[in-house]
Amino acid sequence: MDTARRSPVCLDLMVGLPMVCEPSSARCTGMRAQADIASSACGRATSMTSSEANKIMEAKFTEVTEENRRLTEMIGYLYANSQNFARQSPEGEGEQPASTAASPTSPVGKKRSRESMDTSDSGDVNSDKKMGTAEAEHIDVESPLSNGTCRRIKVKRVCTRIDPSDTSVVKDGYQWRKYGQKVTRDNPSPRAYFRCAFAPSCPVKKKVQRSAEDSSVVEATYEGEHNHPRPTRAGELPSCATQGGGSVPCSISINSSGPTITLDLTKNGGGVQVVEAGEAQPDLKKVCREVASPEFRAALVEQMARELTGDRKFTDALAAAILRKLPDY
DNA sequence: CGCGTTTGACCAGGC
DNA sequence: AGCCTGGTCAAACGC
Repeated sequence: MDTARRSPVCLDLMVGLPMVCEPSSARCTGMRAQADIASSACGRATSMTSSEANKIMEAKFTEVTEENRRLTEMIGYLYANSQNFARQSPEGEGEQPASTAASPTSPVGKKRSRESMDTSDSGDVNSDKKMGTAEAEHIDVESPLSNGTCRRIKVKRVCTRIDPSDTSVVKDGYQWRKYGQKVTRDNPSPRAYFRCAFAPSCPVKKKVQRSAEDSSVVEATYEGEHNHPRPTRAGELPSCATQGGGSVPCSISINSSGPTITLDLTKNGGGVQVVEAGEAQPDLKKVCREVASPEFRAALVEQMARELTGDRKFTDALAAAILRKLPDY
């Protein structure tokens, strides 16, 4: 499996984090199994014959092998999920829980409900801003259907400050085709209407209009969800995976439990991946910079070593592993 | 010639 | 019923 191959596994040290170990967690059971091996090896070595010990060790080994197999699958699955999320999550913008309030500037559902308004497909409205700073709000708008039910349409409103001389539309990584322009009553600037041009069946629409108060601010409203992956662009890199000229194997993804910082040290010859989950949403760019610094990595390695050497279970498991490698006297 | 943009006309909902 | 407005269509146009 590709995801498993690309996932340099991995020793989850949970550095400095009170992560909860579920009893069913393969990650934890794997470590516990190793500890069991250690205790078995150390505790029984003096009271049983070497053949009995070998049988027990073989049974344990089989058990741990199975655990490791499940662990590998789980990590591959988690890795794939994190990659998907990182690809879909725009940079500098966290997923916000969508409210159910209707957008004051997006009267979706007011007009006729056409076939093209069917936006209940999978996907999302994630579209990043490639210039300036953007404020985004996610809104779920209920669009009434002819049969009396309501369809929930994701509406994302983004405000971006641009160079006034820049007449280009908001760049967000998707391909758009303009299909209309209208001067609205409350804004002298014309409103442009765009459809997603990447996939003919993609229902996403986008409205772009300069702010009435500040012409340097462009307000883009996205309606619907893309039913296709984001088009890749040359030079575009997911998250900060290669920040620092590609020498720093760092990636950051965000999930429901908060940001996850993955530092892959395998490229420097190590074999350790640290997964850290925080509760608060940090400044990702700042975190990337910090993670990329040699000081951070040195401190991280030092802390990992401290954690490892201070973990009795780990040292026991290590001792058991060494015992297994020793010739049977 | 093909594709994307422009722009006036048209449609539908709200008042 | 008629007007206003936002949204969409499609022919014309430009590159």
